[in-house]
Amino acid sequence: MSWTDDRVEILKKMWGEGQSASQIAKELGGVTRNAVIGKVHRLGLSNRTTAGAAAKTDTPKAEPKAKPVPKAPPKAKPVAVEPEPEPVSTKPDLKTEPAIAPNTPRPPRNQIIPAGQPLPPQPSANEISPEALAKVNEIEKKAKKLSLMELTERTCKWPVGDPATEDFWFCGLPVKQGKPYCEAHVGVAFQPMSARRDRRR
DNA sequence: CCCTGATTCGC
DNA sequence: GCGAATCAGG
Repeated sequence: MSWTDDRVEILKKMWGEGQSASQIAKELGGVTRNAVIGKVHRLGLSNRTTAGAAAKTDTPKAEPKAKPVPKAPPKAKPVAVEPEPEPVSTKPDLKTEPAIAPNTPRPPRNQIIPAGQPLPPQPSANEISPEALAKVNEIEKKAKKLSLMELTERTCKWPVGDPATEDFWFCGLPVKQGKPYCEAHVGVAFQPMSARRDRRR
C-alpha cells in the first residue's frame, strides 16, 4: 500500500493523539510500524514532546570517518530538552471509560466485556468447576491489575471487581496462546460442553 | 519477553 | 520516498 493523502492524514492524526506507531500501523493496515515510523520521520513530525523545541538530528557530517567498522555510529542523543511524555489524557475517572458502562447488572462482581469487539461469549457466570474457581482466586492475587488502557493482545483481559469502583482492574497476566485470557481465566471462560452439560446441583 | 521510537541504507 | 533491519531503550 502507498501513502495516500488520506492515509497520511490518519497517520498525522493518530500520531498527534499520541498513538503508538504499531497501533497506527494496525489501524491503517498494510504497513508495519517501521513504515509508520519511517513516514513520521520523513514528514518531519517526530517530536511528540514540546512543539517549539528544535530537535533536529545534527548534520551527520561533522564526524570524520575513521572507523574500520561500519557499525556503531555515534549515538544520537544530543538534545536534552525537558521530557514530557504524556501529552494530555488526564482521566482520573475510570468510570467514564468506554465499552463497559451500559451493562453492569451483576452483583456478584464478575465478568463484564472489557476491550471491545472480538471477545468470546461469557459463560453465564455460574456453573463453574470449583477447581477452576479456586485457581482463579489464587491467581487473581497475583494479577497485574492493569487498567483498561494497559491491556494488550497478550495480557489477560479478565475483569475483576466493580467497574463503578476504584476496586476494578483487569487480570493482566500473560495470556494463554491466542486466547484473550490467562490460563486460569481461560479455564473458567471456556468450559468444555461436556463439563458444563449436566452440572446438576 | 513484551513493547516503544530512532536510524540506516538498499531499493 | 519507502520500509526492513537494526539499534537502543523501557
